[in-house]
Amino acid sequence: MAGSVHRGAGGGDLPFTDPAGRPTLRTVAELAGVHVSTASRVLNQVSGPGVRSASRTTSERIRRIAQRVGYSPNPHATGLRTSRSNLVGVLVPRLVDIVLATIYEGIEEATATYGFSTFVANTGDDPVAQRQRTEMVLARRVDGMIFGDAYIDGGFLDEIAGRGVPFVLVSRRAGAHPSVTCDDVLGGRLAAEHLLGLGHRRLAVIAGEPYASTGIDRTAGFRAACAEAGVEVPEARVVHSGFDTEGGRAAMVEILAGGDVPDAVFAVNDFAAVGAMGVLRDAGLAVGRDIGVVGFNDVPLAGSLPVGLTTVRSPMHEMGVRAAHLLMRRLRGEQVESERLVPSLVPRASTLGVEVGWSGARGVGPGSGAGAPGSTPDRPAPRTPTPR
Amino acid sequence: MAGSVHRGAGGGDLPFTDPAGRPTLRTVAELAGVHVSTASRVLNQVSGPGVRSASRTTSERIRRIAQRVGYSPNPHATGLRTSRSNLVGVLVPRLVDIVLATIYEGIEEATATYGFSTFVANTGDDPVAQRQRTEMVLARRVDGMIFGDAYIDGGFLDEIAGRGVPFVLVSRRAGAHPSVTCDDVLGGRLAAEHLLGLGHRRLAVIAGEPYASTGIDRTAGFRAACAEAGVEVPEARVVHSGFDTEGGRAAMVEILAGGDVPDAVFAVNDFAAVGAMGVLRDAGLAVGRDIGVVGFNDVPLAGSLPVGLTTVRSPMHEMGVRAAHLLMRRLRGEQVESERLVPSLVPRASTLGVEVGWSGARGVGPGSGAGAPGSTPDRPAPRTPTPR
DNA sequence: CTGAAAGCGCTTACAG
DNA sequence: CTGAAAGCGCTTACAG
Repeated sequence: MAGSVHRGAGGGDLPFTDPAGRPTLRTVAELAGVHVSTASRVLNQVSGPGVRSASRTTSERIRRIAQRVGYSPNPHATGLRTSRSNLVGVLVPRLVDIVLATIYEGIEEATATYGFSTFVANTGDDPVAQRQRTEMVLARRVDGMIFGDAYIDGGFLDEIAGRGVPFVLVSRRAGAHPSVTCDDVLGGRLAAEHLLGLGHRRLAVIAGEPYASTGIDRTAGFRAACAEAGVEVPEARVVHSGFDTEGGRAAMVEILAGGDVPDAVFAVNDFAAVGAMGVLRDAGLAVGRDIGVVGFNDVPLAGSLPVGLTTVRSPMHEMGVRAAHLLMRRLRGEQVESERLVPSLVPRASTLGVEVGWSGARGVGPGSGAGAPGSTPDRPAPRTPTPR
Repeated sequence: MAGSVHRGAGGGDLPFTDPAGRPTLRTVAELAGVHVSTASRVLNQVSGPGVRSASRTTSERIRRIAQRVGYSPNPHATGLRTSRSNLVGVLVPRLVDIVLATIYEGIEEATATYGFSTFVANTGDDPVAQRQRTEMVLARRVDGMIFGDAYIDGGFLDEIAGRGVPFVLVSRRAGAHPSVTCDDVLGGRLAAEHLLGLGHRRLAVIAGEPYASTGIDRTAGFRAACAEAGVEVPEARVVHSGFDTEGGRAAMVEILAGGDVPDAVFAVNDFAAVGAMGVLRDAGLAVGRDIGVVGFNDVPLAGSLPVGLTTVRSPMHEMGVRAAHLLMRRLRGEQVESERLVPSLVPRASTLGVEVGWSGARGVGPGSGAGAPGSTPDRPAPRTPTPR
């Protein structure tokens, strides 16, 4: 079967194919009447004007034949010979998290333009899985790695760096390792300034996992901006959480259990915000009227929710693309610098209709009304606008 | 650097490492004082009781040393020699669709138990990308493929099958190619029976892409159950759509534009349902009170929405796992059969509070109340319960 | 029970 | 401009 199914586009059985019937370099060379080394040189030639690895006619013949038989080099042979695989390993907490999936799409897209393929693995933010999956990926002889699941302390990453594996981080930073992140401190500030501007003073934070720089920095930025405005966010109203809806639910329950209902909540992740909204609904609080909620990332769904979610948009796809480019530069041996991309606030109904010291913030910032197709129309004007 | 960073766990530089300083089979053999062929035989030996490829003491010594130096076989060398890569290629429409991401997690998890790694690629359901990504994956010499983006006509897949590439389908079926799907016809029926049982008669369907068996079968099952109950679903109220929130929005707008407001809508995908809910909200219709909405898949978010979404749960993760097992069996040369997994209805607030001929459906089916942590509490009893 | 050889499909100095 | 050789790290009959 193998010998009969894989044929060149030219039809007919080919000489010197591999066991699966695919054409090899030898197939091309033989058909062109040249030595395989000549075929190799021609096919790998950087198409510069000055350099030539064979006469024009020979080169053209080889290329034509390669094309006709559908030659594609065996990556195992190439990899064995060159000890380069054109493979990168990507570790993420979970691909079902749309934030990471979007980042990964950017990585995949950008690495493909360099002729690289990617292995992705989920680690669930579990240190044991991180080690195990990293070893598995390394055993595949990837040329480099991108970690989307860094712990802020970075002990494991130091170790990997010590073994000489080139890598970059994405989404989360750790130590001095090169990373591409959102400016999370700024993002937290944007959320705080928005809520403060609307007159909120009793604020709570659903802060994410304590080991992730995203949650840490967003929370820090939020609290810093509050402090500058003379507003304190007490420890009891800053609770850690998973980044998913369930995490948001649990955190919101804990905050409400404090007995002390905030007038607005900042969740460092949209899905956590959705979970929080569910709890608030069950508690009889109308989000966007009785209480404000701000999320982070601006996932596509945020604007389509029954109550549109005000959120801080982070350039997820772009982060993935940039991380891929950064890794490619590292693989070329260049010295690289970390990059921090700028977030922006997207105001929607979950904060714009709340009846606390409203200050005309409506329409402020990008995306407020004319935003994405999924954006939420503004609510009717709140009843008691009280300009600052 | 290379020579100094990669060392065995035993410390010290190793002899006969690869260019990156990793131990090779030769490293192990040399250290054990045997020929590399002996080391290879021992390390690859299926640990059966009868068969031995070396004396006990020799075997143990080789294994101990391999372990100590952290030997892992070079997959390029193994692949070149055996023409097997232990790699599978996975094509999906989009990994940012949590449905596909969940399926992929199942695939990845299950293939890993066989020592396989996976390449995933997004095709965006674009036929050109499908071809291009398939060729790219095949050029990596995968042993088999899993397609999550099959078109119902399956022309492209027939071609791939004709080239002798072993593959299975997941999520969507096509032609006679082996597939693991949800019983989508049954799922559509469950949705219809639920709505009919609640007294709904003016039904609409957001049917998904016309080339995807998921949407086709769910719609067919829905309409068949309606027909059997003597309820007609006119063509004008069955509209195709993308599977995302934006697709659901567009479809709902189109349905409403018909001038003829349904009393319930079945969307073949939860995210499309969320998009539809957004449009209904904007149109001043209260979902779960003025109009019923049913989705499909039961993504984690469904139960956390401000109005909990009634939906048909499909075993997404399980589908991925089964598809992986099915492919592995194909790779062993076994004859395989398609599998169809059973869906179940999860009633929530988006249908349980609607004021049309209510029939005591509350509490029917699994997951109605005691469901996931994210499930939505039932609404207060509707005002005019009218048993069938 | 173990070794020696051949060869998988490439690339890369090195000759000529 | 082109060929010939060596070798990447394995596995697998084949001897002995």
